Amino acid sequence: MADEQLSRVFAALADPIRRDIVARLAAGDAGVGELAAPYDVSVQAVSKHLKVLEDSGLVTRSRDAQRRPCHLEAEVFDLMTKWIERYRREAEERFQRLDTVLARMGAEDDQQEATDHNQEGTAS
Amino acid sequence: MADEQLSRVFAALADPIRRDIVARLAAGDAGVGELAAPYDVSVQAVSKHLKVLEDSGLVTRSRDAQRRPCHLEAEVFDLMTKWIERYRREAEERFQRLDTVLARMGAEDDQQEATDHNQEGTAS
DNA sequence: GGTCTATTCAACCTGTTGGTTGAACGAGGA
DNA sequence: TCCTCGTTCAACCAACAGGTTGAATAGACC
Repeated sequence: MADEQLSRVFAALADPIRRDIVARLAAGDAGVGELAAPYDVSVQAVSKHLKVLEDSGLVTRSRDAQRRPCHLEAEVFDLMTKWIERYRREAEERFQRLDTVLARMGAEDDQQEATDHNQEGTAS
Repeated sequence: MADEQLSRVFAALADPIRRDIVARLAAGDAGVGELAAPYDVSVQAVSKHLKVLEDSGLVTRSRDAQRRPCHLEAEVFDLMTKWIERYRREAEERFQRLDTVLARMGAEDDQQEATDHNQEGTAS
């Protein structure tokens, strides 16, 4: 399922070190050693982080002698943004509908007070 | 720091049940019981999930008698999309620059290498 | 071959997560 | 008052995540 990858991508980005690594890879490919340098954790720990990022599909790696350069696969971002945008849009549409209903109710209240019109059923 | 909340939001959405809950809240507010019904986990487990979503800022809750209706705060999505878009854009610009460089290199190759090679894309 | 560098594997420790059950709380309804 | 409903709290548990250290692998250089 794509749901599975979505979970892995969100989980991968939930860690600040991994987000930082992604940010740095956006500026250019790099090896494990280079990526590990800025942090005060061991190289092995960073290697684990990179494995998580790789399993999520966010980074791919190639061989260059004994180096394993890491490359950011930015298209994977689309998985998230599509999910997010879908529900954000849905929530906003609902919000606007609610706004419209409230506005109409307000307007009808005004009319009712002014002209004493008739009843207002109002759906659920 | 905002970094802290970013971690919490990504972590919150890394769980499929929590993503599903968010999806359902996008369609309208609901109480814990309603939200728990579709899953075969206990109500207490769902209550914990909601606490995670609440701590991330994605969900707020009010009181209505003994109910605690949950409401989706869709603006929090912006935190993520801003982060994502920033680095996606950065990666894409780099990709385009690389494309340009490669195209130019190809053209210069065709013309025989009359010039030296000084740049290797090692930005700080 | 020996050695240096870059990276991974394996074992281990600790704190967190996601789940369980059972009890408690808070507000309506009989 | 007592009862029920919706929700949370507390204790517990298995699994996982993020970190460590030490040993192993794989190329490059002498």
